[in-house]
Amino acid sequence: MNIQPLIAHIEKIIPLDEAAKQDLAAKTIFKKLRRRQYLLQEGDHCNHYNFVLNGCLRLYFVDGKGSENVLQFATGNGWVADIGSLHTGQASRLCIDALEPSDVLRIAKQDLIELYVKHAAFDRYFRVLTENAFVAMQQRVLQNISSTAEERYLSFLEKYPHLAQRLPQVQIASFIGVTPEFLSKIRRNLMEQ
Amino acid sequence: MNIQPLIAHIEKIIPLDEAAKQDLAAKTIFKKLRRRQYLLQEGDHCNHYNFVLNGCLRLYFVDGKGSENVLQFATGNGWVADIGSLHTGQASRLCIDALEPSDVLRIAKQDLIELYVKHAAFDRYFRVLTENAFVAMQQRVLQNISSTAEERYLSFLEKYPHLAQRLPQVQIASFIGVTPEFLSKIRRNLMEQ
DNA sequence: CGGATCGTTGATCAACTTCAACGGTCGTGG
DNA sequence: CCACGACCGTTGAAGTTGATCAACGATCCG
Repeated sequence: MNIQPLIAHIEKIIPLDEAAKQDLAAKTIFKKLRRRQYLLQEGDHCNHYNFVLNGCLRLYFVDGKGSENVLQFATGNGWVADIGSLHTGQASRLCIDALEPSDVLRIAKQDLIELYVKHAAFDRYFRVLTENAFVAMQQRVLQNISSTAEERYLSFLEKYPHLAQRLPQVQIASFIGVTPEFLSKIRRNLMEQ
Repeated sequence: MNIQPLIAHIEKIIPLDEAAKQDLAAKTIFKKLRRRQYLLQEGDHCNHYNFVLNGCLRLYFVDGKGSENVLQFATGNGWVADIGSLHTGQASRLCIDALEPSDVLRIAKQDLIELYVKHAAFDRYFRVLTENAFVAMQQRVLQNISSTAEERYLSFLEKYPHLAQRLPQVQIASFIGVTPEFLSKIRRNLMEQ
């Protein structure tokens, strides 16, 4: 199993010594997902952090009316997990599944804690990682509060042009918080100009 | 200057040795704010992390139409900063000001980096802190996408009962993403039942 | 072929905003 | 001490934005 992409990603933020790399490799699990396969299902306990090698996963929430609300897409070199469930140990209210056939590296919660204790570099790496994710999430809250659906869609296109290409529209609609029907109308409006 | 509340807050997550405490104390700046005073103004560079001792600050964004959108309230033992600007060094598009007379402890960006390098405990502390903030922000995105304004208001009351007491309604409206007029109508509806 | 998935369209309806106006409270300066 | 302005909440009418529902066509794949 080749965890080189993961190591490379970490070393963009902080160098790892040999011991850290070996410990990391020892705790990394490889998993292949087919399209539509769950990595985490509502009611499960989220016990792994997941690093996506290739393919595309989504983290989403099924609300009272049964509709899916996408919180996050994760493609190559992205992380995904229900961090809330991971920390508290409570059952997850979120789902993770594969929108495309995907390859994933997983680290169990307990193993990650051991890595934190043994190698301070991992605290640093995940601190920076989470800070970046937090900023992105903050901007998204901002947009949800202050922008129209059309503005949100345009900003999605700008920010994730690669995702806009490869994802079905219905997933994008869910991410920006509108119905697929309305997104279709937004796109028509944009065409007409 | 007494930074004990800050140390106590950190030690809920990870113990600090004497050296770490002293270095922290040496880098901590005390600042008093009067009501309405800016701690960060749009266009400034955010160069400090701010720990609120008492009072209440808000982090907000002024959009194209000139309306204020609140991203975060920070009261006692809370942190506030524009982390995006802090990291990238770019000018901030956000503002921080005091809703009440407040006391704040500040740590400059450069000093914080030194603390990270010298004492791994700070990486750990801010990792956990940010993970928690991230989870909260994620839940908020979820709510914005999947709930009505009334549900968002009720959930705000549940989650921050102390804030609901002490904040003017117009700030709460801004936080949950509705106009103050509409929040007033929501409240009337809730009364009538 | 037949079903699953995806996008589109139009009609109707609900949620929320905008605007304008009004009343109450509180602090400050004259 | 009063008067004034700043700030805050409320109300109602009219307008927008976006959801819902039902229907249809296209594509893809087993």
